[in-house]
Amino acid sequence: MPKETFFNLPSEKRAMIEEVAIDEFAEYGFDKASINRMIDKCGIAKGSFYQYFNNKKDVFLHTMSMIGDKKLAFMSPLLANPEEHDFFTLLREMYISGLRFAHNNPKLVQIGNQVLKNKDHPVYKELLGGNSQKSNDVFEGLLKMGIGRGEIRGDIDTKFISYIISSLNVSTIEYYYEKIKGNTSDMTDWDDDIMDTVNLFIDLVKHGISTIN
Amino acid sequence: MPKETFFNLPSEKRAMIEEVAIDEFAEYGFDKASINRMIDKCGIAKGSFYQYFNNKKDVFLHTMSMIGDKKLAFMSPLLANPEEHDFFTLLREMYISGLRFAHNNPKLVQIGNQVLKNKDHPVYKELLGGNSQKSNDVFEGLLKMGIGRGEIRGDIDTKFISYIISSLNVSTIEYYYEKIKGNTSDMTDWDDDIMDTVNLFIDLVKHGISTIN
Amino acid sequence: MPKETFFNLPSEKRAMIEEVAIDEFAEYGFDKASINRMIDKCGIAKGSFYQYFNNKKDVFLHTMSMIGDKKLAFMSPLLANPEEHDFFTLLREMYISGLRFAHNNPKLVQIGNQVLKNKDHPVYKELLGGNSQKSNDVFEGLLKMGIGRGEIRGDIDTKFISYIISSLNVSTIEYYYEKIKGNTSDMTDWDDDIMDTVNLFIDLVKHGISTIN
Amino acid sequence: MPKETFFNLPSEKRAMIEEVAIDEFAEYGFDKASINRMIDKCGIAKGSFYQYFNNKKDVFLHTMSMIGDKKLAFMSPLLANPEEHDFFTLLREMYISGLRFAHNNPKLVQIGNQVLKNKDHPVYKELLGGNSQKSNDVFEGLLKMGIGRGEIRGDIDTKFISYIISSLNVSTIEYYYEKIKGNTSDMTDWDDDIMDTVNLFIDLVKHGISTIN
DNA sequence: CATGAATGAGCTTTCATTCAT
DNA sequence: GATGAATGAAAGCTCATTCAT
Repeated sequence: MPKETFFNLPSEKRAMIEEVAIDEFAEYGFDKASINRMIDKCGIAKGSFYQYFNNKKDVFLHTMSMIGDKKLAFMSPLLANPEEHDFFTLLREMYISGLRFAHNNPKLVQIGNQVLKNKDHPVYKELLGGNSQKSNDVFEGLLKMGIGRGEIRGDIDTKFISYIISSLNVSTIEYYYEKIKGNTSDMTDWDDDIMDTVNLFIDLVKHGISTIN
Repeated sequence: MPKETFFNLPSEKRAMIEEVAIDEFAEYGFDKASINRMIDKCGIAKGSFYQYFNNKKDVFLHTMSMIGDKKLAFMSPLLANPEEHDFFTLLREMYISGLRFAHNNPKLVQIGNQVLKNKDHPVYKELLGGNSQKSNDVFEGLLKMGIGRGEIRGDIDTKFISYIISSLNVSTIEYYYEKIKGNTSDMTDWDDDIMDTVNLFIDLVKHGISTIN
Repeated sequence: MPKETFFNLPSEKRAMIEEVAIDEFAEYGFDKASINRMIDKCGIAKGSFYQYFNNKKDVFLHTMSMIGDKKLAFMSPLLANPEEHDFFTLLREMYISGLRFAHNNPKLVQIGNQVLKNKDHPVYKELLGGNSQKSNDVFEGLLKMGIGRGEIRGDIDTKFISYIISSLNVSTIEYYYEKIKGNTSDMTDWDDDIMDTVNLFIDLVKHGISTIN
Repeated sequence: MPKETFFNLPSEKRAMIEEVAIDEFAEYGFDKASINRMIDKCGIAKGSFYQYFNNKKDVFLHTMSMIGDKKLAFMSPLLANPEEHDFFTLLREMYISGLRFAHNNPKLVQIGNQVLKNKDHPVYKELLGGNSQKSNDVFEGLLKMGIGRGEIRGDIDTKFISYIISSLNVSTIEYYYEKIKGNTSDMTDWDDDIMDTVNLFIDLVKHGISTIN
């Protein structure tokens, strides 16, 4: 956790530092991110940096937590009343929201993805313990709720299914990312494409795990 | 490519070096892998190392190529006569083989996966150009063959589907990895588990893309 | 250019580092100069060195620029009012000043000479572009001024003559160097010797290119 | 000196190795010349190389001695009967021969020049002691002979004058080298140019040191 | 006389972190 | 709360030379 000094900073300065950290981690990942580069971009002294944060890991964890907050804020309307929709509707909305969030916050997603991919990294491990398994957990919670309501078969391995659903989410985002790179053209088409794909997957999953066949 | 010197080495020594390289890359990935550590583990002089390999990339590429060879040898019986089986049978067999290979060669798979996940890395890019996109390509080839034979719907985005199938393959392997870690217990159960899961997925995919609904 | 850090250093320390750099480059030239040796002589940490300079080239260029400054300060009275003297007087004064400078700053001249001699070296090329061709250029400028004033024949190849004059300058300095090495004796003799020789050469050149025969 | 084994080699092989050494030293100079590169170019084993030569210096010294021999063979007709011509005629012929030799053996001259320029280098120092001061010595001998015959003033510093004459020779060659680079055009013009320049210098020198004014 | 693997000191450069002011 | 100089371990890589076969 950042030190008190960091939170005592004028909020503009704090925001600037956070933004620089986001840029750095998005471009280089944790290992290759350079604190020297960050303080240069920030225009602050190295000593100051270490009066805000304990070490590199500290900045990173703070950055990750910000990302989590932002994503949660983005997704929370969806998850506010999960009982209002059936599992598959929710799932569909979450995929779409995820894609939209990625579209609007590419850097944040980039950082997040690196975490999901490097689960063996000491720093990343630390995160997975407390923080970022969230995604899986949310899906698993929804799955169980669906089972409870009788929408979903009770004999499935919820851990595995939620893992897969989560992975597919990431894969789908990545696939569209690469497709889009350099493609600044029509966003309406893009949206349509997404919808089709998402619908396809919802159908797939529905067929596999719903009680209604 | 390693230098001649390397291939002239007594095969025991060569194997030892290769094994050390595999361990190192599996544990640290390309960037964090340390040549100093490797030569310490090997008990050879730094100069010797650089008489075997041109540079770090060289060792890494050699290691990757060994992995490719091993995997190919493992999978080739499957792909020898692809026309003998329908797409979904083949897919099933490939998933199973992949899981078995991963089970028998955990470190190799770990290295391989890092490649698949870090497509932006210069060294990994080099690989993807000539070599490692194979996985996607193989799936796409099979998909097209299936379409040709009328087993699979002709209106699917083969690139995307093969990307997803490939990702699912990796995710599945990873999932079981984490589950198994430290769990040296009954392998029969594990095998059964795999079969069930794979069958489930084949069904999912079949429902989504086969012509028979 | 050295980093700010370097110029913030207490001037004693800065001077000490500059002196060590001069010694090193004078003794070994750019390629063989060792940063390890420099920091050992300085008694500073390797990291510190790289907080003062960006790289080896940086120290070298800074050293060269110091030499340029010193030489300019030494020579500038001469070149302040070139129109007050005729070409041959100027030339005579410059030879003498050059010899005096060399006599007072042997190491600096040594470094400078290596540059003039290694025009093919990448680092030296960089210098020649902006900085060190000066010597030739100055002579060529003076030659052209002399031609304009009718002191010098208009049909000479100014480029070649200035090249030769420049080379002779260097050769003369070198010759006296070797003669003097270890010879700490009478400097009056030495001065007389110089005068005679310089006068001889001025006569030679005068005969070759002046309009008055 | 190369070992006996080198001279026992079939002369073709020996010549090939010598040629490779010339190429290497011409391109890189002594310090940057790489024995690894040489044996690669030669296609011989590293061990063999060290059975022909004691070390890097050994190859270099042998190469230099070959150059000396070649140059001597080229110049010797000139110096065979020095008493037949007056000093200035001889000097003129030597300048011209020097330029021709340089024109025909650019690599050899390149190596030779590096030596003349780096008199401080340990290896080069070794040479200057026994071998390569030749050039100066020859000129000094001729000067003294000229003085003896009454062609040249007796009050000149023969050491210095011969040093200067020698330097001018090198400078002239260099100047034309750079001028010619990439200029594959008419060689007749080039020859004429040389003659003019050489004649100019002979005149200069004659005016300066001859007894006839 | 040929071979080529082994060696290790040396190189330049990067980096997170500390600490006195 | 701000500053920035100091630190040194670690990185990848090169090279002339030796020596057992």
